[in-house]
Amino acid sequence: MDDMWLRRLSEFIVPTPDELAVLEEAKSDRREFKRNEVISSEGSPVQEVYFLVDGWVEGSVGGDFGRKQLTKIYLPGDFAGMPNVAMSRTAEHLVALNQVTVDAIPIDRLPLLFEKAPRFGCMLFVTAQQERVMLMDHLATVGQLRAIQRVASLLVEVHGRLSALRPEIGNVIDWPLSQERVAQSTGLTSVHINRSFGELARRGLIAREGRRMTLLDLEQLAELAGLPERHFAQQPSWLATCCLPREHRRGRHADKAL
Amino acid sequence: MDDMWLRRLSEFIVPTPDELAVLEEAKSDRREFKRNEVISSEGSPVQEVYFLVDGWVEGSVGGDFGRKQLTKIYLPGDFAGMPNVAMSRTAEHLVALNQVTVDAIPIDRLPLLFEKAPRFGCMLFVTAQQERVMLMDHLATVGQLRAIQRVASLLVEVHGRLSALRPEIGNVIDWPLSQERVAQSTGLTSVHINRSFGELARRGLIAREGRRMTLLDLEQLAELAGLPERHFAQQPSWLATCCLPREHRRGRHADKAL
DNA sequence: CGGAAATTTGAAATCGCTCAATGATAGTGG
DNA sequence: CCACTATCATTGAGCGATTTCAAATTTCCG
Repeated sequence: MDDMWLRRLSEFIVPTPDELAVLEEAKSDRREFKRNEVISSEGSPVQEVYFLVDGWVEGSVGGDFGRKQLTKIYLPGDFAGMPNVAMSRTAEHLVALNQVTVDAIPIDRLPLLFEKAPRFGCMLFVTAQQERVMLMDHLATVGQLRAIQRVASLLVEVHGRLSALRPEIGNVIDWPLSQERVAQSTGLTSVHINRSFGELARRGLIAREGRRMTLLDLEQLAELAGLPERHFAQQPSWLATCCLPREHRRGRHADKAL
Repeated sequence: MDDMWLRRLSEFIVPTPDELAVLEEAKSDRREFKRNEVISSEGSPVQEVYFLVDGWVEGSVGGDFGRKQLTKIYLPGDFAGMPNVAMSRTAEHLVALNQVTVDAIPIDRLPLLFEKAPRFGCMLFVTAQQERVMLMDHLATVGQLRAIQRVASLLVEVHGRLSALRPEIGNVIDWPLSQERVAQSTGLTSVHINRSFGELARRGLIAREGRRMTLLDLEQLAELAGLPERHFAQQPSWLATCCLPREHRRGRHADKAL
């Protein structure tokens, strides 16, 4: 299963071979990172974005001055560093959480992507809005919930995205986040995260053996978190025919897929 | 000053008359709302997005189940409800904070916009990424800062965006948010917001007379908030030539403006 | 095997919450 | 224009969830 990322990429539209070729064309090179290596540093000039092929990446802000806030856990198929396209200096700090493979995309090749595969560009727009919704939910979690609910919320969210990529994992996650990082994501202290994990285990909702995390009662965890359960638009009709390149219009439609 | 919104719309590219015409074409109708009126309701089917012409609008999630989190304060020139394009059911709840004028844009006309004004569509993509950065900063504020810092942060952020629209306001804001709403934005209680406002006033950083809020020491407020001070890309060169419609390519370039 | 990083646990401090009551303000209809 | 009423702002007292500080233990990695 090496094309895990394709599932995520196909969430809103199934890319045509042409569109995938354009994406390939936009990429400059493939890079590997080890756990804790910095992929892109907050404050540096904005030069590229990254397509995550394999591994987990954390996005964060505020590491420079004061405390660090984890804003996103990127999984295979996600584009990391995209928020930086609106900035003159990098806002989102990217660090590998385990062994990571990314394809770098120079930022000045993005127009190419929009020009040669407009429907794909359109899809990137919708994906950006989806990321906003996820960020809004993350904000609601940190702003409105108790500690234990925030932790449950994070577990359920990551597990949901992960099992969309690899349904066969079941309830087990190879969890690469230190408790310190979970704290930075939830707006709590690592000490309190430790106690919260303990409480969840005591309640029989999770089990931990080293790096291995098992969600014993997914339903109860979700209920505890009190998440809204989002339904993202699947292959929306208005997007399927959006931004088709003119040369494609004359021939067969590019959105025949699915 | 009725075209306040144009300043915001011109942040990344100055739209050409053609592009503005396409935007007008996408709009269906203009609507007025009074304070506290609901513009778009969480959970309803996604049908339109809104271009905010005048007034303030709050975006929120979680009003349905449990506690409400304010995710964004929209000001003139902002597109509200955009995150919903990724959803099958509305995620972002929109409420007028004062007398509001919006132009509704049916969601199925968005492709039109991307097709007929690709550069403008490109700009919408960048704007979405900018919103992500602002959301990330909001999250960092709620997750990492003390109560008084969160309040200061909100004041500074809104003032900054407001004075980009109307520099002549100086340090005075006609503040339409109840303390309850400030609480929902900062992840605190209205009681504690009240005490925080009191503390800020006692320190001589703000003054309040009814709805009128004066930021007496903007610099100290910003320092208290400890904000990163974001520099958004101004008229980035890669965007200026992005996604020009093919018919424009043959003639004069559409990005001559600025 | 050694050293650094991460986890775990306890005790005390505190920031912000809850509950509750009073005062001010603004919108509404007579 | 004023009385009426609901919403909003303000203040106090006590409580509690989470933090802070500190130390012991375990795990991970070279």
